[in-house]
Amino acid sequence: MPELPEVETIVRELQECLPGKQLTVIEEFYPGTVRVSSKLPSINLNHCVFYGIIEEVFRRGKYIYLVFSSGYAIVIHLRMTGKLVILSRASSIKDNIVNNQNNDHSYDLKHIRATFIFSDDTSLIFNDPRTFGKIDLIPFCDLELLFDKLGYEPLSSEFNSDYLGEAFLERRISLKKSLLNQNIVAGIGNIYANEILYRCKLLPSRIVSNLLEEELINLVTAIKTTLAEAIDCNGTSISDYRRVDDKQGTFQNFLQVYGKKSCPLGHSLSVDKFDGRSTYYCPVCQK
DNA sequence: CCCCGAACCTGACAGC
DNA sequence: TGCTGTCAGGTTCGGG
Repeated sequence: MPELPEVETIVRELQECLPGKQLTVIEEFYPGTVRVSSKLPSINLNHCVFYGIIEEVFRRGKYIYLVFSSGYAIVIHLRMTGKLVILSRASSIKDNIVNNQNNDHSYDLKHIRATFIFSDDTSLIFNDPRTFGKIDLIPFCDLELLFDKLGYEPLSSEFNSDYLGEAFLERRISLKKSLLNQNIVAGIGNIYANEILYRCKLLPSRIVSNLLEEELINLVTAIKTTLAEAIDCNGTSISDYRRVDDKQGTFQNFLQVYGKKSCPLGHSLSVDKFDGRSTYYCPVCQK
């Protein structure tokens, strides 16, 4: 579900309330959700452990990072349907989950896969119907390894047409596939890939090594403006995505092609499978 | 290097 | 109403 703008929105909200909190317990309700690095043998999810103080919360690509004073980090990936919700009175929440009750809560307890309990009796709930989302506990020194696997941040100055030209050199892959490749650029998913390609008037099937300099520049501009506008809208809420406070983003009101029948100029859109993903494009506007 | 399909899951929705 | 099939915003793996 969530792509860069949605994850960025969530991270900004977490930055408001998480730093300074002391994590005391991590509970896992769906096996395999929380994975502890083999380099952290001292951490046992079955016991109450002092995990330290949250010093920093940030985003890289679609990953959310919580950095702790005790020298390790938690990496969260929401995948398709993951959601994070901050709740007060953590102790009563836990009882409800264990008893599978849904007393006064508007959210669905049955999809809670893990909870982080803090010393002030608040908690961060990880809710994920499809169970694809993952939470990793790693030593802080391993963060760099994860960063190295990701391409540049699309909104950074390093991400420009020179970089893309280099990355696309002699690559015989389609433009659509390249935008979804997190090693090339980090954070773009299927919805924004469709929107970006419509905005820069390029067909998803274009082979990246054949792009002209001008097309690369237009592509980079479309990537940056689309993502920035979506962040300003707090993301796109199509079905599952909600912000930490359960409010919705509003960028779905500005989508031009994803899920549409025709483009803003009235041409019928084509829907093809690219890389196994629904791809909406305008055969008239996009070249 | 590149492509494709499968796998991980549940829920929503269309059609009969 | 209820069954069945299809689809869903992500990532990783193996095989060709």
